[in-house]
Amino acid sequence: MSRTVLKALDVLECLAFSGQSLSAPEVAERCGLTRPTTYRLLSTLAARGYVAGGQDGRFRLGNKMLSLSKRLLEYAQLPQLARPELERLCQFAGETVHLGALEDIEVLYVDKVESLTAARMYSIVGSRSPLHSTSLGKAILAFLPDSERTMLLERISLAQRTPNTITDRGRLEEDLRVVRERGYAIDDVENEEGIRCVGAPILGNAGMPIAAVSISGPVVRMTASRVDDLAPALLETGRRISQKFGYISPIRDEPATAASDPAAPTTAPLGEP
Amino acid sequence: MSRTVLKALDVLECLAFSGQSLSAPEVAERCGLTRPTTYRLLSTLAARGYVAGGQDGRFRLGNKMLSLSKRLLEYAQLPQLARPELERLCQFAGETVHLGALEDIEVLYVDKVESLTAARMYSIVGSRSPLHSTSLGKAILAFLPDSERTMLLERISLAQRTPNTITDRGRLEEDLRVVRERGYAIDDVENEEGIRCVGAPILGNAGMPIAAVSISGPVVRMTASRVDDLAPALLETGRRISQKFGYISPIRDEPATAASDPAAPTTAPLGEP
DNA sequence: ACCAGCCGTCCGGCATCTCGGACGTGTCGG
DNA sequence: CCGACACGTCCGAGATGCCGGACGGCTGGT
Repeated sequence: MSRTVLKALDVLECLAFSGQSLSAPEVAERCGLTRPTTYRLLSTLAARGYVAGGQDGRFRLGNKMLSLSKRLLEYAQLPQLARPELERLCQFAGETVHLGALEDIEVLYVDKVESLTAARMYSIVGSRSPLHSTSLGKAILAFLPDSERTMLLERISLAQRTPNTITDRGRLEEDLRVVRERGYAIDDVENEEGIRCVGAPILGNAGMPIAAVSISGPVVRMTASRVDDLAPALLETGRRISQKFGYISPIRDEPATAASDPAAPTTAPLGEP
Repeated sequence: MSRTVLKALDVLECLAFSGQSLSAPEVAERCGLTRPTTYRLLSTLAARGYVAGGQDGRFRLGNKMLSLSKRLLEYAQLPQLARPELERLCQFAGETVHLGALEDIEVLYVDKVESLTAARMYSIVGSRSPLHSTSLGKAILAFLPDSERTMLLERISLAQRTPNTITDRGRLEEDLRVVRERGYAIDDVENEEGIRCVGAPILGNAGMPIAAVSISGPVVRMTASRVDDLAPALLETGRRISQKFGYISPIRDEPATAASDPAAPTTAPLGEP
């Protein structure tokens, strides 16, 4: 469509695939562009940080590319990084543990670990649930930036799933305020009859919630008091997974410093902090 | 400079920072663009995979962004991922181990591990050496795609560093052919008097060499036969580090499948395969 | 020292893209 | 059922960026 933009993307890809720094004439030759056009596009891309121009007149890909795809990276790594923590939490709690990520206006179930002792629930990995009626959804919603949360709340319907579902916008916002202070969200039989959940957010490098963990169980076992008892371990699990995404954070837009090893084995026991 | 490209970048950043899928009008509103322009830019970016457009008319960042910054990612993660393997190799070989990456037309020393028993060499991390006279450089050169290697060979000078340095383009290309078959490169006192080295490549997701490992030592200990004895462990180290970059490989341009856990502890002893 | 070749930049003619506006369509609400 | 709104698309006027060409400045070779 827009031929100018296509050329700019050509330049970007040319630099990315070469992997090396290229001089402007080299870029021009590889992309089949004239020199003036190449200089204009390179300086435009450089002004935004998409390419980094050395003073020696050579250009390489800029770190802006990385910071833009941070979110994609987190999403791609989420299941692998979260798995062991989910299993530990499940073993500790003896209840089903879910991992959910925000997708559009719903929460997408990304992973699930079921306790051996708990009755098996049907598989819901890959399915979606509303944001306003689940602990996963509320945990994510609560920690979104105000603007994002507002835009999302505008678009969701607050449908009644059970008698306990919060269907009033004001009451939901009040609940989210409590979640922010408390650190975790409670689904008090608001999404499914007979099921009570606790959820805690997983925060990415920029403090943005990229997902959430939850513990779910039948009301007969998941009493209100047990929910609060499980909360500290749940929060600890959320923090642990969040930390695993910390190693991307030092990559800002230019300086690259050392980072903690994300693969370092942490075998400390779960429990009260 | 190029106002059209700047707008396209605005759209890209808007989608990246929102993290969520946005409808075209939302993008238009956030970026302050008119609807027709927004549609054109979005479809242009979508045609190249920079944004992924759902059939529901919503757009999110495409995986092309990730595949473009793969190289940057690898480079950022290289030191952390390679460290433990370098240390094991150093302990096994009892000689100095280097990690080097291609930067422009030279090899950049990224990390170094020195044996306790070996005499300390001056610190060279951060410095550069020629490609044609080092085992690191030749290991990288040998496994580059033909076109890249040719372009690089055009630009380097084949300066004589020692009497053994290969200063003839034809002989160098023949040596690189041997390196490709054998799997590792030998610096037979070609870069520094009295120092002999073996180097093996570290291959990234696409089979492109992103760095190399080497074992260096004084000729009195690093005889030609010892070089060959150390080669299997060196190659194994290169393979191990290469594998750590494998988890990015499943991320092609759309399908995202499960990957092997990069953090899995591998404690098998080094040695002959 | 000279010359040659390349690099980076600047200028006119032309093609292309953008803007503003308007149209047909689908959905939601009354 | 109809009206209203928003979405996605299409069109002319105008502006903007692109191509081809040409100019200083530099490096490297002779």
